[in-house]
Amino acid sequence: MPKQTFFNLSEDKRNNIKSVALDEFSEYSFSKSSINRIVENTGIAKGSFYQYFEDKLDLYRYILQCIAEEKINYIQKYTSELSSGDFFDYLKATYSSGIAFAIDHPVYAKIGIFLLKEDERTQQMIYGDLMTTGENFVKNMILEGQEKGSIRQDISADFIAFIINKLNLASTEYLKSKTFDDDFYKDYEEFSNSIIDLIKNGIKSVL
Amino acid sequence: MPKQTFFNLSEDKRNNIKSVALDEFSEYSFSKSSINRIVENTGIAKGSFYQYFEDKLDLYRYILQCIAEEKINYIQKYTSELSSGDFFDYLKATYSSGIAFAIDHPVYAKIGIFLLKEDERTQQMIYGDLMTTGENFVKNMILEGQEKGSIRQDISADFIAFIINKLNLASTEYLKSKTFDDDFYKDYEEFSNSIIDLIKNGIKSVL
DNA sequence: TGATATTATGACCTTAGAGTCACATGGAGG
DNA sequence: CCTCCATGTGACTCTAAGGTCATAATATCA
Repeated sequence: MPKQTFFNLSEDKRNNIKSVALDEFSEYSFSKSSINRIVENTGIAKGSFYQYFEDKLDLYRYILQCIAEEKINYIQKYTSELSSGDFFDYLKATYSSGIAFAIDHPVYAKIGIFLLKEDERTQQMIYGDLMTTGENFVKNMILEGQEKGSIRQDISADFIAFIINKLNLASTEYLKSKTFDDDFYKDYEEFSNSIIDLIKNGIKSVL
Repeated sequence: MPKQTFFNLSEDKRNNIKSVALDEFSEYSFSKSSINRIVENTGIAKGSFYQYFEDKLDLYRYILQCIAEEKINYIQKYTSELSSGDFFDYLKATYSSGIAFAIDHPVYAKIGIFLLKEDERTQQMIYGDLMTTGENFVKNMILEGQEKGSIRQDISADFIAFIINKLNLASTEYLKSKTFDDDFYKDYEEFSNSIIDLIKNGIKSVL
């Protein structure tokens, strides 16, 4: 957590630091990002930086936390409207809102991609235990779906959860390099339909 | 390319260097890998290293090339037996032989994962243009399949090729963390069947 | 205004990386 | 035995990183 000093700062200053940090972490992976650059771009002295944050990781975790809060709010707006309880409906809502979020916040998306591409050691360092809550959540939904019979049981839930998360990353990465008017997909709705369709018809029970 | 000096070396010395380099690059990404460590582990002097290679990238590219050659030979053994010309048969052969290769050569697999996780800048630096030959190859096969009607045409070939490559990476990464006797999959054949099945039933034409 | 607590500063430290270079070593041919 | 050239060497440079610290500036309040 940032030090109290950081929160005592004026909103302008805090926002400036956050904005510069976002730019830095969206351009460079955690290890390649540089406090020197951040300090230079904010215009604050290096010593000041260390009055605000314990170290580079402290700042990075704080930035991730800010993004996560925004994203959770964003996705909940979509998923809270659902009532069917169907796994695929829920997955699709999560997916398309996740993509919408990434499109709305390309800088956040880039940071997410960097994070998911980090090697194990670095990921472990960044979020000690509390990670994979997302993955576990998906896994539990899959297990439930398998019990109910809406998802085939001859593939391990573990593996499906893993694949779904990877596809999510892949989608974000793919979209990053595309503009929507130059390609097949007219909007992200259509795009997320495609991918959910791919998952669904690949893993649903054959009735 | 390594300098002539390197190829003048005794086979023992060359193999030693290659072996140490393989270990280094399978443990660290390109940027985190260290010539100092490599030099220390080989027992050669740092000056000698630069008699053999232009720089770190030169060594890295050489190692990748060695791996690629082995892998191509390996996969061709499987795919050359095929005669059906069916996209999915071919894909499955590529897939399962790719997985078999990764299991046979875990060190190579780790290097491959690191490589595919590099950011764009680094990837661009590593293999200037000649990259994505794999991806393009898959894409052309998909386009062909779409013309013939064996693959649905309402998803862009670009995207499918991208997804297939990502799934390939995901599989390798997933397998890395699993031992085969503690989990659902008894052998990699079954595993690659699952994933091809997932792709196939997701993208094949509904006849 | 003067005393005290908070914040700001940048020169400086340590560490580690890639890459260099003047010099040492050793074997092959005259 | 001596010369010559390929090979071997490690101390060295340069650069850039993260992080520290004594000191200066500023704000707070009596």
